[in-house]
Amino acid sequence: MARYNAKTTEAKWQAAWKAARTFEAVEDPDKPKYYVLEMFPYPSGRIHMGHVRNYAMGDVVARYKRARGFNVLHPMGWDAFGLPAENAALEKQIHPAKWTYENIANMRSQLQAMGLSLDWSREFATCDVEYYRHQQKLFLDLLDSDMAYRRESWVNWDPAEQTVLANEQVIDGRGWRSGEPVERRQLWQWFFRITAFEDELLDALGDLERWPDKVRLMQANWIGRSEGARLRFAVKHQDLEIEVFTTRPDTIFGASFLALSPDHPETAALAADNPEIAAFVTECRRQGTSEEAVEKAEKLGFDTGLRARHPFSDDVELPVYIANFVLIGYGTGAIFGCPAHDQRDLDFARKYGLAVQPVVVPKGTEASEFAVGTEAYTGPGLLANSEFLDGMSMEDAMGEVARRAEEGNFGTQEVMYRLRDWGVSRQRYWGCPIPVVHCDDCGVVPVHEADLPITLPDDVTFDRPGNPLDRHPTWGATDCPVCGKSARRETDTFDTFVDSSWYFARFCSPHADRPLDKAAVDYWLPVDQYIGGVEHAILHLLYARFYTRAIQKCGHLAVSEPFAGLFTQGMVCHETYRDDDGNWLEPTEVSRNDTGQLVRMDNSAAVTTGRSEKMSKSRKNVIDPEDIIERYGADTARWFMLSDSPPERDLEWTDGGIEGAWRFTGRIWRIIEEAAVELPPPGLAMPDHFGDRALALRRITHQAIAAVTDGIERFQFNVSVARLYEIANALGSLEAEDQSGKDAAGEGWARREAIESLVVMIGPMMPHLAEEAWQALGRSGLLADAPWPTVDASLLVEDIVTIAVQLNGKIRATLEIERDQAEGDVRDAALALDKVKAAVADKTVRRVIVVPNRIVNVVI
RNA sequence: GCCCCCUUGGCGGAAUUGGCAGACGCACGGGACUUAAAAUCCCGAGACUUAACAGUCGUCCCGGUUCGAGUCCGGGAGGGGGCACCA
Repeated sequence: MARYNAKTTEAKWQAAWKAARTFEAVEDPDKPKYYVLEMFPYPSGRIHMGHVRNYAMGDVVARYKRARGFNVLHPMGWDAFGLPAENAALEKQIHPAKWTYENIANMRSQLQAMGLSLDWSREFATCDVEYYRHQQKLFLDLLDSDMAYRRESWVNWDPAEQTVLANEQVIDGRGWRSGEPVERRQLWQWFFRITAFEDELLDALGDLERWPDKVRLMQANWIGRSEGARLRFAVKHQDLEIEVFTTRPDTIFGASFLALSPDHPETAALAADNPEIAAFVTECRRQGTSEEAVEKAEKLGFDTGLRARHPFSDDVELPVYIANFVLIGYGTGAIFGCPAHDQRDLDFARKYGLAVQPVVVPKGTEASEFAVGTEAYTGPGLLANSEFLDGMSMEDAMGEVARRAEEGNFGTQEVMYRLRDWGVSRQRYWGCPIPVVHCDDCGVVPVHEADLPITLPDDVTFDRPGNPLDRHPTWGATDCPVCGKSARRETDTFDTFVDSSWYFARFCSPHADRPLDKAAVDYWLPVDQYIGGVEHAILHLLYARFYTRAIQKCGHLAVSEPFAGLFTQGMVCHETYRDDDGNWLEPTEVSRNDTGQLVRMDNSAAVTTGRSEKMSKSRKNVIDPEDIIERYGADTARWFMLSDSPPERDLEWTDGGIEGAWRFTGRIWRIIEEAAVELPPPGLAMPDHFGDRALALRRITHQAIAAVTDGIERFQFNVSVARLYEIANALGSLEAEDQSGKDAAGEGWARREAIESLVVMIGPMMPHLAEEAWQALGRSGLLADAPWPTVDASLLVEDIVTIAVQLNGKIRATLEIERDQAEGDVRDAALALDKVKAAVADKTVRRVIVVPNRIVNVVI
């Protein structure tokens, strides 16, 4: 009996699939299509366990759907532009293109070693000119239909590196690499008009039934629709009005101040003649641009000296502050503060000694007895201290304030969104060039379509700060497409989220000479099942939803929602290790010494174990999939990824877990080898009769088929795995029993049925082992082309059911009875049980609840 | 700060969605095979009480709804994630 050799077997079947072009998809109008897609990877150089988990799941779906008769599209490519390539260029003096394509080559072979059912003929990288030339064409179309535009916007600017920093690259107000204080700067940037679709993007979430509720909620919150009012406040002794947006117009009589954003135009005007204000604004701009930084920062304000008139009572005047917590990007960039009913406003009011007047009091509380201390009251209640609003509900008061404001022409009811337009400009080299030209006479002009692609220059250096495209000696020089005079190319490149906003569509026709081939796209889209990390729940998925609508308007495709089904998988985690000097250590760098203590392998220094966290290079708690595949094979790695942990939750990597998976592959192989010699040949007609043992096995088999199928359909692969263990256990114990006379009772046939079902069902999870087993069982053709087993529903139900019998809700006995008995009979049988009779004794039975085939509850 | 998620044996988790809590796996203990080990196979196991039969408790905590709650409702604790230039 040959031991199963994962390495040679896996290579053998990978070659067989490739030779047969098994996974190359062709449009076929006669078959139902199914498009499975996992979020394509960034080519960092090596695959990590997160990829293995993601692609193992996708492959289960893809292979399962194939077996169910679908025409499956399952492509793979590379999200290949982005910062890491430039960082590598900076640190390792290697060109981003070279680095990226070398990484792709390496990762491709790693993915191929996983034995995924991918159509490699459709592979592309977003940094391929053949991809981004079409992206440039799409951009020209967006520009044409006014869905792209330019405006000034704020960025984090690192003066030392001469570059824009991401929020995560700003640490305590300083650049992550330079350590220099970061400035906030305004820059002219390109934007996509995602806000034109905000209502549609929000409303359509309701139709995305196969998306997790969690993700839909996150997107809804992100879009952040809120109803409120826009109110204008006149400033006393000035020819000036300040417009605010509020979601709580009902609290207008509780207003005690107005606050302007430091970036508000009026603030700038004030700062121009007041150095103190200018200094305050500069101070505010030290804090980061992220919402988190703004919200967490200590509330700071500067009294401008301006006083605004309360719109409903002339004798009330409101001081106008500039406050660091007012965002310019939301609403009007100015607010009225009602400290009693908003925590931020309250913190601010306490700090600057402003009035705190409650105007909403809980029902049943006297207004005179209701006071606000250190916590704002944001709960429900009735209006008080509010003149004509007194006694109204909050809802009525909001309507009344808006009505009166409209009447008095100083405000309107309004719906506001948190969503902002999508800034797509990046001042970087390694991205898709934005195909426009800056002409002194004609302004910003799109490049002629015939002049596409605008390719990146190869001869760039990263030895100096700033964008290499800006300082390239010749690349930027061109002629204006309109007037022909010399002009300059746009040096901004696209955000990589643009690349990933249509790649799924390009996969339908990856070699088309237009961005999308309509026939192919109409056949394959939408993606039926999209799988990836929850970290993309908002941005990538929202941008892709928007972009699909935007290019739909330009006539490139027919669908408006790109992903009909979405699954977000959990992360892969591992314990973390640090030595006493605080250095992170890789799992391979630590071991247990004689006393069982964790120590560094090189110098025996003590190591402390930290909590399990997402595998990451920075914490060094990574297990390299290549090592695992080398040692155990891809099937074992895939099996472990699918076992135990529910796919949406985090998976804890353990040595024990992978060992267990490895043992199981060996066990399957032993079952197959032992069975192969004694089973009847494949394809025999089903016998007319089965003995008890054969019938019992068939029941197990068909119950397992039903459960495994259900598990895959519901994305509970861990449950499917458990059921596969059960059928393997059943076959194992059958092995041990006496087998004489089995053929007469149809046992051989039932055993073949069980084993073949097991093999077909592990196929999506451990495809190489399954192919090898299929062959060993005497089957011809590829298992990858074999149909999924069908369930005989009559074998799912047992004739005798065990019913739990409760007394006052506590289980006291069980009852074996034929299934589907009349309720009265079940009730009588339960009451006739000794235990029940003893408990009831002379008491009266008040009630008996019978749940068919499940439970009887006797209430006494 | 705001928003979201999670919490079941020593561990990962299951529970047909309100009906026998702990399937399946890991780790552990005992046994078989072996000269021995590895591998493999078999058996055991939530906690507490008991010699045993058996009983009590038990799904983060407190309360509620219900004949019946891991599951529904209210309140609380702990852990984690996201917050617009990482991808």
